[in-house]
Amino acid sequence: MPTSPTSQRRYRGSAAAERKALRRQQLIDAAIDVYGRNGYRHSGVKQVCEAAGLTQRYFYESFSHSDELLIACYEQAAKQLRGYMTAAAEAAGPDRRERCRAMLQAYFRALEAQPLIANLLLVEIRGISPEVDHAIIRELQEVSRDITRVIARPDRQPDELLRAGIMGGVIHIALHWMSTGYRQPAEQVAHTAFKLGAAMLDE
Amino acid sequence: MPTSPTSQRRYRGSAAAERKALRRQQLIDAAIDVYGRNGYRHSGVKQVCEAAGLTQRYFYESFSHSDELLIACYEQAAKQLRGYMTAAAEAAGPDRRERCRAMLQAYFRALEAQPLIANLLLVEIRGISPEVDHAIIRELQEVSRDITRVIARPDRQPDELLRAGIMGGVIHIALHWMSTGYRQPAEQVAHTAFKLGAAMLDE
DNA sequence: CAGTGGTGACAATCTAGATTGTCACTTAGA
DNA sequence: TCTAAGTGACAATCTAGATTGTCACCACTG
Repeated sequence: MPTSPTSQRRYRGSAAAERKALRRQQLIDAAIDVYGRNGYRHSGVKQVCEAAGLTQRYFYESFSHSDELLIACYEQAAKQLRGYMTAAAEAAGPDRRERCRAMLQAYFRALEAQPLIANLLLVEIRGISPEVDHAIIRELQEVSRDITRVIARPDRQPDELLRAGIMGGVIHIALHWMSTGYRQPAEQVAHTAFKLGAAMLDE
Repeated sequence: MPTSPTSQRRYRGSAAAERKALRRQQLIDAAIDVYGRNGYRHSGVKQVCEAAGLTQRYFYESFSHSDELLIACYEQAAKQLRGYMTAAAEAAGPDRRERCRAMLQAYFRALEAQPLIANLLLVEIRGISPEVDHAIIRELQEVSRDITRVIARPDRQPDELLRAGIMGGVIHIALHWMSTGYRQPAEQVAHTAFKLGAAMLDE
């Protein structure tokens, strides 16, 4: 009864660990789509697996329950979004106000370009479980850190509560914009959001 | 087989309609406590009924499913909170900035005084169902209307997106404050929130 | 005080979905 | 080719709750 835990045997060209990692990624990609489209709480393990072209057993191979997959989706999508934002800020030159504007534009443009991901990141993710909530908090702390690094005055530590408030405000602007069908152009929305951000820049 | 739908017979001093209304209110009051304490999604019909001192059949007498009860709880609690805020604003005299400050102080003081209700209004309510989401939107529109009536410049209609952003910002400040154990005094938190509100006052 | 509406305790049913399990078929490697 | 790991389809089981139903007792009205 060897049951070697890490079989070295290759299958369809790749090793066990690679195949497993690939399936995990397939599940995440499929789930981002399914969750963004139907909503997390109306999507079952089965549905995600079908969309990924895998059977349910492979779900339990990589995740112990749905929340874990949701968190993985959230972190992947959020990380990508953060990447867009910091890249835009870097490209905007040294002026803090310009960097702030650029970050906000990148944010709203990305949400508009990927409405399913926007829905997942800002709507579906809410109120699932303490673990998921904690992932959100972690992520917002990352954003907060990015902002401090990229925008805030180096000499002054911005008020934590105020920063939380501004981020919440920007998020609600996005939510309102999304729920009314992305009427205004992203640039205009970013401009409105910038008025809130100004409360920090002026600090 | 008369089965008179509105039996006129009195029981323990009150008529059928009164008794039913009383039970409904008992359920709402108990549910605000239970949902605020354990979280909505970890509380069943059974638990609420036990807390209310009623059996489950009376749940189905007044509500067709849990969401309905949750919405009733939310609306009752939110209406009360709005009442505190507008009353404080009225009492603060004619100056718009002072009225805004007063509203925010009333808001944070109420949340601090009733943490279970705060949890229900700001945390537990999120991401339950489209119906509940709609109730939240209705409620925030009411708040928005109150703000416009009580604070905004009568000559100028404030930007809807900006208003949404400010409310979201205030809510997130409250969330952050709550999740870190109500450290700062309510007045100080209100002062921080006021910096966001200023973005509207200056419009 | 007889009879019916109102009540409480509790059991029975229904349902959706997660989680496990079975089995036939494929592929890699000796 | 042979055999065991890897895979896919699908059935079986488990579980937590909501939802309905039953029945014995209480309170009012005539």
